[in-house]
Amino acid sequence: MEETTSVKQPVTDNTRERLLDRSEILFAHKGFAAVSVREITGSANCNLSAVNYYFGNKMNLYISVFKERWIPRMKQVRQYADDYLSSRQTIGISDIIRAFAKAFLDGPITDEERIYHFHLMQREIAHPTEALKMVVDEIIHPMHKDIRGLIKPSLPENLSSEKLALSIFTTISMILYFGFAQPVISLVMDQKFDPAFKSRVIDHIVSFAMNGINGLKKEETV
Amino acid sequence: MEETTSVKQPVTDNTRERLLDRSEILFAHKGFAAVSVREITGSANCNLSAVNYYFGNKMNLYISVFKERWIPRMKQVRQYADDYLSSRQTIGISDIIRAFAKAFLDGPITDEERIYHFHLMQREIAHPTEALKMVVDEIIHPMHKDIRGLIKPSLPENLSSEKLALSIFTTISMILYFGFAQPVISLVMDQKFDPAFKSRVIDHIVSFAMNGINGLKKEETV
DNA sequence: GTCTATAGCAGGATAGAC
DNA sequence: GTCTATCCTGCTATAGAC
Repeated sequence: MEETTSVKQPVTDNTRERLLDRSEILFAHKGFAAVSVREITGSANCNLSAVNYYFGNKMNLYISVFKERWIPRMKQVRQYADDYLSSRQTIGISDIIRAFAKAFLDGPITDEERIYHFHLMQREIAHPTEALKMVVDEIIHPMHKDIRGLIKPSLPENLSSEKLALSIFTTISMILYFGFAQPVISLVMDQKFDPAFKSRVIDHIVSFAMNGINGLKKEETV
Repeated sequence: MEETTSVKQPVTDNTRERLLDRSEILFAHKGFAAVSVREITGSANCNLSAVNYYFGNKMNLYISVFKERWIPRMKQVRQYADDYLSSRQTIGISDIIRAFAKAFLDGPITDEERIYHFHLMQREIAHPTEALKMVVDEIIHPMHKDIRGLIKPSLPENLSSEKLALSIFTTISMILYFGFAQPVISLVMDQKFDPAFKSRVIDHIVSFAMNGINGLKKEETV
């Protein structure tokens, strides 16, 4: 009842936190059905019945992973991009692209986090649960609208909003793909995803997308 | 023993074929672990033990889906792109991009097939089984090399092969994303994936990727 | 080649002691 | 809040009749 103000450790019981941490990785890696509660509690070093105690059932743990891990992480990524942009004097299209490419691929989250973060999302797209709608409504849709608002001033007034939206999706697709398909890319290119390569990838994405969007500008004014 | 040459129906027993057809859809939709043999045989309208009879066990059915459905379909898609290109007099970069964009998004396979085809692949990337190596070795790697060979003559000699490889991945990422993330795109853009929209998407991909690759050319010659 | 029956096991969830 | 013990369901795989 009485909250101590001890600084040492988080006050909240951390079995619950460990369950969220470990199950996120397992769900991302194998999918909801392929992970057993026994595996989760084993990995989180707690008792089998802890999942039911803290979350009621397995599905609710899964939903909670999105609410308490996935969405906050996306907000962190988003914040990184916003900070990057507000540190600039003037904001051009390439700054915006770089802000989001860096935020997603080289931002506040670790490489490991990034991979399971994307995998969770891909699984939801393939087989949506109620988590997908939550995530689209709370994160993806707003982010998309904000990016549109950022880019629009740099483009001709008469540019169709469909072309703009498609360009944003296209740019995001590149970013996500490099975050997601790393294993295949490494296999085909025979190239490890070390920091130097990652930085070249980000440069590549920025210039590729820039050229794409600028081309849009030309098309429209012709 | 004796094969009749009747034209009416495929000669081969078709319980096995139905199992492959139905299980591919189920595996793609829900993932290997989330689909039970009961569900598969129910969907294929055959007896529970048919999976074991024809494939030995559930995992071998899964592998067979890749061998006998996924890979042949990719070969079909690839053939479509090759046919498209060989029907042209001269082949520019935009023809090559269009050939593959059309092959993947508007080619010989149905929209439904395309979606579960991509989902199966995404699941393999997230949690590889022996199917992934088979698919990369037999299809993805060769296709990537062939595309590189097709595009190279249209680019400056001194272009680094890394930049070329990244551009190909980037272009493919756009194509795959529009094949895969249709549900999310539809949700965010409030736009159904009807044939007219799909054709605008293909045009968009071609011009976006063209501008990206041509920009590469300029960078290099500066 | 198709069926039923069942072995054998692993899963989620809960009750109740501590 | 953590533990053990247990219920019960549903799974894969196989044996053996037809």
